Amino acid sequence: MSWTDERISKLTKMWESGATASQIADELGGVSRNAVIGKAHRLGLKSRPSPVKPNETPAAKTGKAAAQAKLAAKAAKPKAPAPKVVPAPAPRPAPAVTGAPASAVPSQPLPNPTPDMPKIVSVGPGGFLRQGPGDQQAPIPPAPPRRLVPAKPSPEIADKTSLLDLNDRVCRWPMGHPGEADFHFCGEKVNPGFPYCVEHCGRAYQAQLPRGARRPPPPLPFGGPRVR
DNA sequence: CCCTGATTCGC
DNA sequence: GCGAATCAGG
Repeated sequence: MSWTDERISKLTKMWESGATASQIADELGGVSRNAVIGKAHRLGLKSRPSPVKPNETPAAKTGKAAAQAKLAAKAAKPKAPAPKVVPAPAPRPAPAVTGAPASAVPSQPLPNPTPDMPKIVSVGPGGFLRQGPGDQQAPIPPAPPRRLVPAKPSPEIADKTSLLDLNDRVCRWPMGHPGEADFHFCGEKVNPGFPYCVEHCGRAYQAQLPRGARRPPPPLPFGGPRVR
């Protein structure tokens, strides 16, 4: 498969709305999870809560250095029995501090102690940003000139009834599977007194038939094997 | 072991 | 540019 505009677009949207690389991969089909990640990075979509440490910059690494050496060794295995490897490539030039102490940073009168901290923000299934209680909002002095609009979470679930849209009047029948980018709920007007619309009440509630006259139950919204 | 994303590197 | 292989954390 090739990366057509449509596929790239879908990848981008799903990635930005928080779908995992695996979900994106099998949603697109014909590509592996790695392909999706690779493409995402090439598109500049990078940076998402990654398991791997953003560890040290250079040098002072045992594990990674070993891993890299391993790769390098594997790559250069066929030849080069063991050329003179320079073990210490002089990692750090050692910051030659002359007179000014490095701790003093005079040219920063900012009262804000955390100017550009990485600030961990997780993305919910719908693409909304989760915030901790402590970080209501970054101290943004310039007041937004325009009024805030309820920000559509993502194009994937636009016009769909999300979990947050559920109330006593709309049908709660799940459409699709939880975790999928377009998972949503039926959202039809409910059959009064029931949590589902008329159609889905028919699926949720089966008339109790006499023994022996039972019909095989219809597929449940959950529990059944995922069909693709 | 399963999952996750990041990175590397041969193609 | 692509993606398998590999790594590392959860």
